Amino acid sequence: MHTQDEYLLKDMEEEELLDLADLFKMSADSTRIRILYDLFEGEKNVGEICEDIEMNQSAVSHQLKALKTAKLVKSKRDGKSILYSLADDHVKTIIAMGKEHIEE
Amino acid sequence: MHTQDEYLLKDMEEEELLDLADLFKMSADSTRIRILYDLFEGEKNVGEICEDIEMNQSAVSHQLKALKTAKLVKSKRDGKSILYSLADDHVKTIIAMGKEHIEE
DNA sequence: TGAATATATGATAATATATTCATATGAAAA
DNA sequence: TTTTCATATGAATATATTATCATATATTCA
Repeated sequence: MHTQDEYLLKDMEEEELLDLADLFKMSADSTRIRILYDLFEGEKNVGEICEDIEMNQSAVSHQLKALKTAKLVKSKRDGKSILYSLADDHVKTIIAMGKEHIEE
Repeated sequence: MHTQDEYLLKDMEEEELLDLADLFKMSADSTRIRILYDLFEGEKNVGEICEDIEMNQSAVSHQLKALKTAKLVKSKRDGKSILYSLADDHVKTIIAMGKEHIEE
């Protein structure tokens, strides 16, 4: 393999590792994991999430933004509210894996 | 290991969520994820890990301790060295899931 | 249009976390 | 033993992250 290819491969792996760390960071905070877990039940607006996890609106909005930037949740407007939901099934799978691990 | 407000929570499910957050915290740091990824190749001593991930010995030892406390890696003595390895297959699966997610 | 409601955001302070440096420990070789 | 090598650890500093407060924005409804 050429030096350049090795460099590119290594570089790509590095970038992937950083992205991975960023992804796991999203599940690494108890507020965010509560939000994700809450959304397992389905689409919810910000107010509902706040009630469910007993956190104030600003904190929740800040974390929802982080989750959305990380593409773990998506949102759509519904009248006055914004509805949030899980972006895909990997989120559930990752959390399920984690649960399996700690349950041993 | 949990923070003060986390300690006040009583519910079993809540407790599980906290443990989950702690687990994911371990994969949420690029140094730690490099170490884990490095150990995908098999058992390695601290010096080898340091070389592989290009980090100094003290930083690596500190993170190895965190990973061991979280039961993501295990260690055993081998002469002068300490050999570290992944504690179980869930670690690989979790990271594989994460990779799948970001590769989409 | 203006008021009411739902959500987002910027700044700040509190807290948590990671890295570095110096040094300690512990096993093995001399 | 004493020395050397490999790893661990405590303290301090640097950095990142989070929750809160005040306020901004956007949508609906009177």
